[in-house]
Amino acid sequence: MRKKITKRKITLLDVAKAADVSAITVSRALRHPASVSAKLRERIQHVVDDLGYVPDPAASALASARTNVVGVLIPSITNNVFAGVLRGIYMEAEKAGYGIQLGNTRYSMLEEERLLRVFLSQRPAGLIVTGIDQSSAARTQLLRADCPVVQIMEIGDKPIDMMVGFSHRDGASTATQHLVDCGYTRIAFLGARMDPRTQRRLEGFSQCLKQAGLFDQRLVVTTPKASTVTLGCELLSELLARAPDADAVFCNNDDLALGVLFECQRRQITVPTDMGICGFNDLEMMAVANPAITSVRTFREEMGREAMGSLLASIAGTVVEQPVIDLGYELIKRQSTRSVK
Amino acid sequence: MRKKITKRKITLLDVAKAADVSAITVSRALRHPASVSAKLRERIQHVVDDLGYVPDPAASALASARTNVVGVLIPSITNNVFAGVLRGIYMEAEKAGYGIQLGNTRYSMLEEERLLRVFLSQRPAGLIVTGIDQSSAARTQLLRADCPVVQIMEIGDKPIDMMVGFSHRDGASTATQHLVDCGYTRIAFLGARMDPRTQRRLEGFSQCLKQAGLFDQRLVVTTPKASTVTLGCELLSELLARAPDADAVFCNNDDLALGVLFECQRRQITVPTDMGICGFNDLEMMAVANPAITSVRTFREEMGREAMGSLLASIAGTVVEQPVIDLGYELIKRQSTRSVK
DNA sequence: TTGTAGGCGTTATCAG
DNA sequence: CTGATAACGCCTACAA
Repeated sequence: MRKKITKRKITLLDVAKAADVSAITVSRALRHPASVSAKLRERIQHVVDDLGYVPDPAASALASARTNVVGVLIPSITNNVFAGVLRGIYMEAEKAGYGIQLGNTRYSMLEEERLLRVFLSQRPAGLIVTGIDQSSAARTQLLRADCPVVQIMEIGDKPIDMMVGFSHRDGASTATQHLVDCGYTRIAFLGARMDPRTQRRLEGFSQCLKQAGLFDQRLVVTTPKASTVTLGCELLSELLARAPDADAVFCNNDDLALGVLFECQRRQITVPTDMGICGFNDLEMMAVANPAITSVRTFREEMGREAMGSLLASIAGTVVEQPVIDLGYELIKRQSTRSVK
Repeated sequence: MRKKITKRKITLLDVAKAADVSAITVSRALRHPASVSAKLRERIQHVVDDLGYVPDPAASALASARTNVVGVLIPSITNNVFAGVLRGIYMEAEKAGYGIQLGNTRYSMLEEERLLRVFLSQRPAGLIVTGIDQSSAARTQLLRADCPVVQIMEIGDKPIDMMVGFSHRDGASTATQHLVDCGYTRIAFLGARMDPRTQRRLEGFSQCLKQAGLFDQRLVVTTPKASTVTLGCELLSELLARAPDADAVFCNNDDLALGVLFECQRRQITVPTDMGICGFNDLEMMAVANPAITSVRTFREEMGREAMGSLLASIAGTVVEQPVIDLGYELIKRQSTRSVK
């Protein structure tokens, strides 16, 4: 059931006529109030309200070759982690009057490339992309893009433009070292999805354990499946089938960690005595589980805010003094890991 | 750090010249391939690829007064429930080549109104809004809108255009009746946020218990705070302080339910014997908790898909035979509620 | 099936 | 500080 509209749209020209000025003056009064005399400004504003004039963004985009839309590319919309980031992004965008066009790459570089092409054709004011592993074609597109670009979630060398994130490798390494410090010796890694950030967490894990002389490849259990609590249960089962003597797990993320806890409960494995558990991201629920779960806290909402903030500053022409922002992480020790010896 | 682009953009006219046809023919070849002879179509496609022509959506929008963007308004981006819905929406949108502009109303009718104005000014191809409780100003805007509109999450009388959802009242009523059937007699309601859908769940709860002669206002514990697992713990504590004899809780959603379970574990309250727990939405983790939690399953991804599907059909001019789609719900009985007597 | 003319609503440019 | 004029790139008519 579609409705049709008959009355003609109110344009800048209508306002101009009613206010007895030229169209461009109205345009200016609306965009740069300071560049118009107070008297006119007021009169124009009055007419605008009166007529209910609403600017046409398409016309504006065509004439000025720019929009007030920021494109955001994330690999998943169901993943909790990105919800937090998006929240931060929206908060800042809203304040500044920018719209968000969200694209879901589904962890596919090709899809990212495709979306980038689509987004770029819309002349976005800026672009936020996830991670630092764009395909070379995507990277080229971004480097050529006529707008600022922020890479989020991670930091690394060779930023395309700006970056806001933290080192997943270091975060994982810190968490793993904690497990070592607690006295666990058969420490496992449980990983789902195995996207680039998860891979780097695995690197940090491996490196740390190798240094401690505790690394055992059989204790690394991964799957390309998307991570869920249920999958955490399954991965623990797989681990125990392979290595019944495992005494701690570092989980790729908190969903898995919670699943591991549930599975331990079912199998009467005592946490943290017989099994230590550490998650990643520190979702809110970690603090209230029984036992509460140790995790690596990441600053997701802040990441979104900082990313959008940097982007807006750059759009405004400000020279961004700090193109790479490291937000760090924080190990939150709880009851799911033994107290440090 | 912004880059500048010097080379002129490739336009329809460039392609037309290179292919030795008129601009409109190129336009048609791209939009309605069938309306152009095979020969030309091929030649044009070749030149397009060759020159790397990309259509300008702003120009297209201005000339045709329509875009291929669908506006989506949801009350929260961190709420798990909407992630599922969005997923469905994106799946369908992608297939059809439509973009999504997402707006976050933050459970505020005023914000919804504001966003609606912004979105509408962009000439969206369609609109998806959450719930059936728009302000009258918003409703008027939507009724006047020159595009199809789908209301999601709920169903009710007087659809603006189309609706895809289910009855929260009935879902809650079914769940509550289950608790009654299990033999619980001091059944409580725990509710966070108290948005319209939660309110209707509370209605279903109250109605059911009144019929059973078991309703007690003191067993209704609500808060305007956003729902979290932690809040579930707190609400249970509040409930028990008020009514130590409560023997079951119907939770507004699964986050709360999980929190209640955790808190019961801490207080050594045996579930389901001494306390029955029922959630709402049936998030994936409900099935693997200990004990597994009874919940009302809702079909969120399907809701998104159906909504977008109806919208696209309507955009395409198809007469939508079923403007209101009830996706229903399903009570999933698990170990957190006693077996029915 | 293909082409011609004109305009969509706004902004950049250059005068005054 | 204000205004006239010409784009911006494409699409809707209508015509051939």
